Amino acid sequence: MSPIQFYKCLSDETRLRCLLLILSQQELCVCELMQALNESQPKISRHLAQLRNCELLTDRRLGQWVFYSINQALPEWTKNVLSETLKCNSEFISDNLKRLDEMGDRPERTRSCCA
Amino acid sequence: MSPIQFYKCLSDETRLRCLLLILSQQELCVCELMQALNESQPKISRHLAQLRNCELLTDRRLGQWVFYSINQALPEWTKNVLSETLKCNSEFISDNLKRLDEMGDRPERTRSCCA
DNA sequence: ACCATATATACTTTAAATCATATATATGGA
DNA sequence: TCCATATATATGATTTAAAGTATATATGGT
Repeated sequence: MSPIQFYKCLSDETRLRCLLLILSQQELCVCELMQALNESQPKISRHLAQLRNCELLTDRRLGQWVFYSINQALPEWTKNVLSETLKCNSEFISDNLKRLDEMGDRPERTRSCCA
Repeated sequence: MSPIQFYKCLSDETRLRCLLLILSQQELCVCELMQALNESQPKISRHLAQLRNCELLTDRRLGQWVFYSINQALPEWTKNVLSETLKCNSEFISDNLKRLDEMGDRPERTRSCCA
């Protein structure tokens, strides 16, 4: 993971909000992020695909839904940067979290095999 | 300092190299960064101006030279991100440091009033 | 006052990223 | 099998960022 590739991923508003929301909530699916950010499905999906390709995120399919979470195999320093960013910028995503909480009909998480 | 503005600054290769080199060397002038990165004067100067406008860097003029350093007034989390990045990516700037060391005629630092 | 060096900025062109729209794929249920 | 929901991807248009070249400003020395 080159630092340039990593920071390019963080330099787009949609991607940074998705990353911090996922970090704060463990995992989120596309429709939850659409609601939290109030953005279109293809836009969210495209950015998530990019984060997955760069290996910042991993995904697991659960029925119709695809849940994204932070790739635990990331280098420590990148995980540190992400958590430091979240810790010190909670107001940056507070509106997004509010919209997420207001969302009705959130998809149920089925316990995965190892959790 | 919004996290987006901060990470946009780090997402360009020229700017990230400049920032990490300056962090590792305390302060550097334009001509030293030109040599270290092997890039043109306007290119370096333009990117430094951007980093100064975003308040990541401060500058002091010393005779003909302008020395840039990390703005100590930055929020702690941004300084933490920068030092974590430097600590864990020394190989990213090793070639640049080598070129800097090979540079003859580096401008002399005059002790500033408070140092 | 003149010239050399160092740095900054303006202008134009080029390249890269992002977006909206349309469409394709996958899953689950009737 | 057919339809609804969730997600992914392709395409073309637009916006944004970066680069090169030329020029301007500032300092120091003769």
